Amino acid sequence: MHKLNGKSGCAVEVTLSVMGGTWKPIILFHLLRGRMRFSDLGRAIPSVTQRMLTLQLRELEEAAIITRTVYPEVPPRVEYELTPLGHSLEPILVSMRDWGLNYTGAAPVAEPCPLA
Amino acid sequence: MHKLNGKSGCAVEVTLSVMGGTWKPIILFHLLRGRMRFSDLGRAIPSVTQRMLTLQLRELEEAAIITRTVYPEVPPRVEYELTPLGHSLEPILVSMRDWGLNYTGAAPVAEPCPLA
DNA sequence: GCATATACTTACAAAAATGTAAGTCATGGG
DNA sequence: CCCATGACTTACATTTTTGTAAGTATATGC
Repeated sequence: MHKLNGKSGCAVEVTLSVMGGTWKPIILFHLLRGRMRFSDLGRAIPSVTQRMLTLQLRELEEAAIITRTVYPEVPPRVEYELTPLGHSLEPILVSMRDWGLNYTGAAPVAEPCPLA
Repeated sequence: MHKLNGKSGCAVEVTLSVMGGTWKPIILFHLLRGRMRFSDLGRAIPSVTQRMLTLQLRELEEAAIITRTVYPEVPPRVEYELTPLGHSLEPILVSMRDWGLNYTGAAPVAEPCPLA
């Protein structure tokens, strides 16, 4: 045997299944400040590609963490916004930001990112 | 162009670079309760393989999030423990657990995992 | 009537993560 | 002598994730 036992799945794993991965926490963190359109998110997260952004947004939408609103204009406009469930992730996202700020030296001051 | 712009790296990304991924948050969460040996962690996280557990523990050690102590016995015994830096991740891990508990219905009651 | 803008989608390719299974090491016990 | 134990390591295969680049749609302005 190489797995060490049978099954479980603790609460942390549940959370990770919803907001885990490379992009989701970052996307959600930016959305804490309010609705954003696709291109805004892309600009806020320079390292993400269109494809990844689309894929991750779709998954978050399926999980009911965000909503997607299409405005039937030309050129199209699509806005993404946290649902209440999505907003309930705020404590996690904020503590992640705080830890990162501390780790990089700074006191939890203002905006390298949304939210001072 | 397919990336949407140039560069950044916000505080959340920094945190993810240290404790992101499928296994690290779970490992760290279990270690919140105190030192554990390799086989204990394996039992606590049934879905992880020996190989993944070793790899992730090594990375956490390199990041100075945990310490690794080898007791020169036969058969060998190795214990892992959070450093102070590792302990500083507690707020993140605890809020992740809380969210998972809520999401799965329960009120934040007792131990599906370490920490009630 | 042609380019422009936005928010994608699609096909293909490369890279990264993870799994599987076997082997290693040292010693005490039978 | 042989086996068991605990914590690995190694080689290889598979799966999953991510990237690249091109294509789509449609109304508007030039």
